Amino acid sequence: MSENFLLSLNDSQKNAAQHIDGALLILAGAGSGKTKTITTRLAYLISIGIDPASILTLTFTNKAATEMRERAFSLIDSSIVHTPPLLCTFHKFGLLLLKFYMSELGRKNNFIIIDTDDKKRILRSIDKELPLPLLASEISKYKNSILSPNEAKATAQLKLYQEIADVYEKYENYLEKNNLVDFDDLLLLPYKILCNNEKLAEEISQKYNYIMVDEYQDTNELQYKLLRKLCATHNNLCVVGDDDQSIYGWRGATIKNILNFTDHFENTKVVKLEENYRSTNTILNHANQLIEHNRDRLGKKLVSTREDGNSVRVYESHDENEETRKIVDDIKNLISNGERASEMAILFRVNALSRSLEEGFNKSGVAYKLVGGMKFYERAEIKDLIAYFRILTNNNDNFSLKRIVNKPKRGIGKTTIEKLDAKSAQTQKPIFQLVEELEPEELAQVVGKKNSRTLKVFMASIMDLKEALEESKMRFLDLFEDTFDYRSSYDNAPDGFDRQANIDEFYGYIRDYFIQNPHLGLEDFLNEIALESENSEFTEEMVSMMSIHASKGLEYKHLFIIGLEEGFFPIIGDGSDIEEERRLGYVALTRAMDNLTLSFVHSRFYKGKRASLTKSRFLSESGLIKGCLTLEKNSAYKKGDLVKHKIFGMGRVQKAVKAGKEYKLTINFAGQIRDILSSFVEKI
DNA sequence: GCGTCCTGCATTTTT
DNA sequence: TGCAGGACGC
Repeated sequence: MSENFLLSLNDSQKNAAQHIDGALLILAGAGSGKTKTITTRLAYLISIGIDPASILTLTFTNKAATEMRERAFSLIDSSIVHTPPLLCTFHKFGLLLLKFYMSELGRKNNFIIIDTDDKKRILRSIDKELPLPLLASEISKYKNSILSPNEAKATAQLKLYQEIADVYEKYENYLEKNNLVDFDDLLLLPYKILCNNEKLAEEISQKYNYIMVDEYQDTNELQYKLLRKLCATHNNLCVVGDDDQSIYGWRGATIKNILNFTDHFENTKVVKLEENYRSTNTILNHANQLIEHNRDRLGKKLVSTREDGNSVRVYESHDENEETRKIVDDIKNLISNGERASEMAILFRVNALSRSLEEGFNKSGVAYKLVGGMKFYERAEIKDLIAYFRILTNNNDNFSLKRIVNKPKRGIGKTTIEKLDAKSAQTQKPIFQLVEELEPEELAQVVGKKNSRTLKVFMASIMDLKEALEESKMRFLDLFEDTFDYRSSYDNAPDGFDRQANIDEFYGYIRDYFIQNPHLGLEDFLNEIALESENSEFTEEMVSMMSIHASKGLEYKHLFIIGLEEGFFPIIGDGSDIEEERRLGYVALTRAMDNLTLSFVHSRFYKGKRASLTKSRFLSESGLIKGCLTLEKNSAYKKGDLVKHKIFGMGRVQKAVKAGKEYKLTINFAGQIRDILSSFVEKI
């Protein structure tokens, strides 16, 4: 095996890729060859004789895992590698551990993974009053902070949080009783197992002697603690991330993990990748200027390896229609000049802004695709089919049974289900078992004669299908389609065409799965797709539109960012964090390779109202337009503020003491400390 | 049990 | 403005 793969790396990349033992923090700026570096490191470790089975690489998304796997495996000499190294998402890794060690928690390993939608349904069934989004996110927070329901109750001060903690307890009981796990459990339960069984924790830690984590700035408390457990017997943790691109704080990611990495792990080596191969120098300069306004950062300056290129354009429009017109015209021009639509994208902070864009694109006939939105496996029709399959693999899955017992409509409504539920609770038996064991007359006493018969027929169909499944998976699928006629229940539905297309695709997909994996069963299929999102192809010649969050990791030759208005971007108020908004801005700007256009409007139609708007502070902060000083002139100063002085240039306030109407400031101008009165500087 | 009307609500999203 | 979920009537 050759080690030529190291030759295409720059010095810092090489330095990181050839690091073997001990903690390593790779601070990789946008477009600095992050993936290249860690996939090369993976190949390098294997090339020097480290057992591939002892290397674990964790990512956040399936997409990242797939991409890395492809790139890493292309570097590895497959003839000498018998076991490929494990490279998967955090959640997948958790799932693997649970499949092996669930019994440590006294639970069976035939659990079912529920998604966010299932979770919300369960929560709603437990509590009808509390707002769902709050419930769901608070419970998630508890789990990610490793707080048990009792601990949550103990810490809850307000009545509201007492109530939430109560729901949390009931929710956990429900999950355990039905042997369900939510996404948080895929991390939390393995962590608990490793805490309870120190010997096992050591064993697993020794097994994975080299661990790499991608997008470390997005890890949360629980992931950090899990990593600590995995590193119980060694210090060989290599993490890659960019503190300036941490944009998931709102869902529990804590930037502290990356900021404090060197304190968390002893003798950490730090490698910075600061050469950007993506954007023109001009684009990068504006991005750098913007992110300079943040205080909570490790400090890193991306340097472009490219020429200046075109200047960044700023579009000012009266309203969203004018904005759309300008962008559509630009894109038409680009296309007629031979540029590829797939190399263009429009980004926005708020999904709602896509509406006027879509209208404009539809009118003009320019092909576009909206990235994000409803995932394939989240569609009701697909989830229904999955629920059917789940019952086939596990009759006692009450949760799935209730979902489809009346799909297609069989006359089993809410009240009947409630009666069954009550009986199930009373007898401590799953609903399916009740239907199976009770004599028709007995069952009729619970749900009435007609329903009793319907349920018996339903149960018999399931049993028949189970039998068919044991004989042949393909015959089973045919029989399944015939038995329930689920597809044709959408025959006359308004959105039936799309839904049936999805159903066909799903049937095709599962058939293909069984052809590709003849030795695997339905249960394997279900586990496989539980953590899978869409694998959409990016090859079509279309302009992409997406949220800035969705654009992370992507790059476009021609990029437009719309909605640069205060309130839209940055979002201000309640839960928003201006530094995270700014990081989002930084992520957005650094998606652009050659041409970048930012756009703001004076008025926008939103939530049923037309609002007048002022342009985003990010435009001035990134040096694209002159800042409006009047607003900030008399405002308060504090440590960390960035200021500009006519002679000394930019500086950062180290100390601010109020002196009458103004402030006495101690300012650091590129190393020179000076005391200046605040009326002599401008706040940036 | 099922279809229809109406009210309330509206960053960002992966697993 | 647009949509999802709840209330209500048949």
